[in-house]
Amino acid sequence: APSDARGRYLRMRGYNVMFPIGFDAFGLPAENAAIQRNIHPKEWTYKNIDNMRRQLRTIGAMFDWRREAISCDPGYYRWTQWFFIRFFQNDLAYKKMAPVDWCPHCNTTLAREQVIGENRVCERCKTPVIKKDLEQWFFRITRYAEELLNFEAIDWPEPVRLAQTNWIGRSEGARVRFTTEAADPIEVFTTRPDTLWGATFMVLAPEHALVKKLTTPQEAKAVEAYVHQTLRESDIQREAADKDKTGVFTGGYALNPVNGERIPVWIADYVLPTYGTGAIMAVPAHDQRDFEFARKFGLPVRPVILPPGVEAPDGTAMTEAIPAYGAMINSGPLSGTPADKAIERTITYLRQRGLGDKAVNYRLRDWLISRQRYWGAPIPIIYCPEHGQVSVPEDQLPVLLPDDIEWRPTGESPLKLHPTWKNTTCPICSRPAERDTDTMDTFMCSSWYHLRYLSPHYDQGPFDPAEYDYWMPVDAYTGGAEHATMHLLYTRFFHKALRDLGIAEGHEPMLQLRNQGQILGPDGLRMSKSRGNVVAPDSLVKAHGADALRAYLMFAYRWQEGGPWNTGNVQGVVRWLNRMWSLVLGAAGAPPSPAHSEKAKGLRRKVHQTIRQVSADLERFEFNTVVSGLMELTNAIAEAREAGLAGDPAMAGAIETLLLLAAPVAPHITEELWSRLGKPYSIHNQAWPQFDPEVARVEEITLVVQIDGKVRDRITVPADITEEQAREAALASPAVVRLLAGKEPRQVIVVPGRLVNFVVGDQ
RNA sequence: GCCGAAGUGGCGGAACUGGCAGACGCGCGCGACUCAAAAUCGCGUUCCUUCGGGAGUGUGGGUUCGAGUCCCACCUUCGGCACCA
Repeated sequence: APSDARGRYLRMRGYNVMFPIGFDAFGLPAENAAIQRNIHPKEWTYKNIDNMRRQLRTIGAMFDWRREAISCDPGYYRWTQWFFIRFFQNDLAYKKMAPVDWCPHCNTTLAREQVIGENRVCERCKTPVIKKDLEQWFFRITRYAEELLNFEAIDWPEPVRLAQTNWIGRSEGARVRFTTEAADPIEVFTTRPDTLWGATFMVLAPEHALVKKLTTPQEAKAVEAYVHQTLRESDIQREAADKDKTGVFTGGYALNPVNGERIPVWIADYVLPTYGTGAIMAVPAHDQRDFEFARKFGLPVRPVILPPGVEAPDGTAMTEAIPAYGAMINSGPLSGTPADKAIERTITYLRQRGLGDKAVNYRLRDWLISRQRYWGAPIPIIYCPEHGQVSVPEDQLPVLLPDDIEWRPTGESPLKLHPTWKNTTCPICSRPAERDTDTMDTFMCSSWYHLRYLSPHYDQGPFDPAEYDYWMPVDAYTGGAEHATMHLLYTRFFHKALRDLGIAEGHEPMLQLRNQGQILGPDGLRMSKSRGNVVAPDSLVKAHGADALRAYLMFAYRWQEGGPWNTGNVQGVVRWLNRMWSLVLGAAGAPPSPAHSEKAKGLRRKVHQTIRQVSADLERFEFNTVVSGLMELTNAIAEAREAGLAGDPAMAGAIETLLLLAAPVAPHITEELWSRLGKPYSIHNQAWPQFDPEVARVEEITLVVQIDGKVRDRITVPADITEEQAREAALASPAVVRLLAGKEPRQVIVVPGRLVNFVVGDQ
C-alpha cells in the first residue's frame, strides 16, 4: 500500500505509471503445503492466488490487472524455458556434478530449510542428512562476476551493493602448480604468493579429486572416516572460525615448486571444494587458520616475511600468525625483496619457470538451477542416446508440467516416476529419448517477471519489444534486503546475459532499488500459518475501510524496517480520516473578515509547508511522516475553523489541497469528498499541488539562547535577523542578563536562524 | 564465527547537513457533553525536583562551543552467510 501511494503521487505529478502485480507461484512452499493438506499443488496455488487477488483488490491499489503475470501459467513458463534454451545454446548453461543435501531415508533431496538443527537431520524423518553428488544444470553467472561488481549505473542501497560485492568476493593473487610425488599437479590459488617459501604442508578439501590417489593404505581408514564426517557438515559449520581445527594426514607428499621441498598433504574441512581450486598451500607463519592447524598437529612453522617493526620471528615460539606484509626472508633467491615488490617479483619468478601466474579469483559460484522437485518449470532438455543433450525445439514449448503425478514424497523426482511423461523422441533423429526430469529454481522465474509485465499475453516472444522500448528499465523497485545476494543478483545477471544475447538492451534491469521491511505478526515473528500469527487485513478493511488500512500501513511503521502488527495504532488513522470527513463537509461559515487576515496567512503558510514536506517524503519513501504531515494540516484547518476562518477563501484552498495531498493515501474517501464538493471527477486525475516558497516562508522564528550549550531562553525574532542583531537580542534576554551577571562571554556562537550560544565556562 | 541493519517515553515512531530531543499518533489521567455509556471535543502526559533547576536517545570512553547524529570499544535484537586461502 505505501508504494501504491507513491505510484498515485507520481501519476498526479504527470507520469505514466505502471504498477503491475504478479505471483511467483512455483516453489517449495506450495509443494510442502500441498503435501501437508493432501491437495494438488496446482489447485492449492491457484486457490491461494484467488484469495490474495481478492485481498489485494480490497486495499484499493492501482494495480493494472491486465498486466498480471503468474509464473506457473504455461503461457509464462513457456518463456522461462525459452530463456533456458537460449542460455543452453550460447554456453551459458551447462551440466556438472554437484552435491545436494540428501535424506537417505526419504531418498530425496532436501532444501536448506528442510535440514534441521546442529546435527543436521531431515525435517520429516529426523534421519541424519548426507551430501550426495548429482548431475545438475548451472548458469555461468561467474562469467559476469567482474561486471556485476560495477554499480555505477544504478541507485541501489549501500548495504545491498556491499552484500553483492562481498558475495562476488574478488581477490587478486596467483595460481601456483604444486605436484605430488607421483607428478600429479595440485594447483592452488593464493593471495600471498610472497609467502610461498613458507609453505610447510598442503591441505586439500576432503572432496578433492586427488585425495583417493594420495592416500596411503595405512591412512585410508582415517581419511575415509574423515571424508564421511565432513559430508555431514554444512558450509557454515565447516567455516566457523571459533571451531577447533580438524583434519587428517593422507600419508601422501607434494613438492613445493620453488624449493623442491617435500611437504605432507593433509585434508581438512576448512578447505572448501567450491572456493579456488579446493586445495591450499599452508603457510602457518602468516595465516591464522594454517597456524592453528599446524600447532594442533605439530607441523613446522617457518616465517618468510619480516614486516617492519617486527623482530625476527621464531617459528617455534610464535603464538599467532603474522599476516602483515613485509620483506621476504628465508626465501631462496628472492630473500631480501622489499614488501612493495614481494608479490610482483614472486609472480614474475613463477611465470619465468612455468610454475604459475597471476590470477584473479572470485568466491561467486555458478548458479545451480536444477531442482529435484515437482512444482517448477520443467527443464526443456531431451537426452538422446545418440545426440546427448538436445534442447526442445522452440515451437514445441512449453514442456507442460503434467498434472497426474504422485507429488507426495516417495523418494524420487516426481517427474521421473510418471509412467509416460519422460518418454519422448529426439528432436534430431526421432528415436526414443528421455526428458530431463528436474525442474528449474524459482529464482529463474523471478529473474525476468518484470519483462513479462510488459505484455503478459504476448506470444511471439517473452515480451513485446514495443512495450519494452517504452517502459524499460524499471525506474523504481522495492523489496526486502534479504534478497540481496539471491534474487537481486540473479536478476542483474539475467539481464546482462539477455543483453549479450541481443534480447534486452541496457546494462541494468532496475535503476532504483529501495528496501522494504516486513510486517510481522503481533508476536514480532514473521507471519506464517504454522505459527498461527497471520493477521489478514480483511477484518480491518471490513471494520474501517481500505483507506484506514492503507493509512495504517503507512503511518505505523518505518517502511524500511517493518515491525509487528499492532492493532492499537489503527485508532489514530481512523480518527484522522473521520475528522477529515467532517471537517470537509462542515466547512461553510461566516464570510471573511479583515480581523482574520493574519490567521488566514498562517493557514496558507501551513498548507504550503505541508505540500513541500509531503511531496519530499513521498519521494524519499518516508511514508509515516507523509501521514503525520497530513494529520498536522488537518489539525491546523480544524483550529482555523474554530478561530472563525470557516468562510475565508484560505479555508477553501486549504481543504482542497488537503484532499489532493491525501488522495494517494486515502483514494476512496478523498474521491468521495472531492465529488461532494462539486469538483470534477476524478481527484486522481488532478495535478499535484504546486509548492510556493513565498507563501511557505516564515516571518518569525524562535531563537534558542544557550549558555555553555544549555538552553536558557527562547526568544522570538524576525526570520531575516542578522548575526549581530541576533547576538544583541540574545544578550538582552532577561535570563541571560541574570545568569551572565555581568561576566563577559569567552566566545559567542551564532547559528543564523537557530541559536546563540554564550561560552563562559572555563576550559 | 563473519558480514549487514537497528537500539530514542508505557507503546508505534519524529528529529534533513552536528544546533530547541520526544513532531504525529496510540495508551493513560483530568475535564466538557450524557440519566448513563460509547462516540466526540478540551487540557495534561520523558524522569527526578526543595520549582531555582537537574538528569536523559542500549553501555563505557572520546572529538566539539554544542552529539540521538561523528570517532573508538562493548552489549542486545533482527537479517544474511562463505574459516575465502
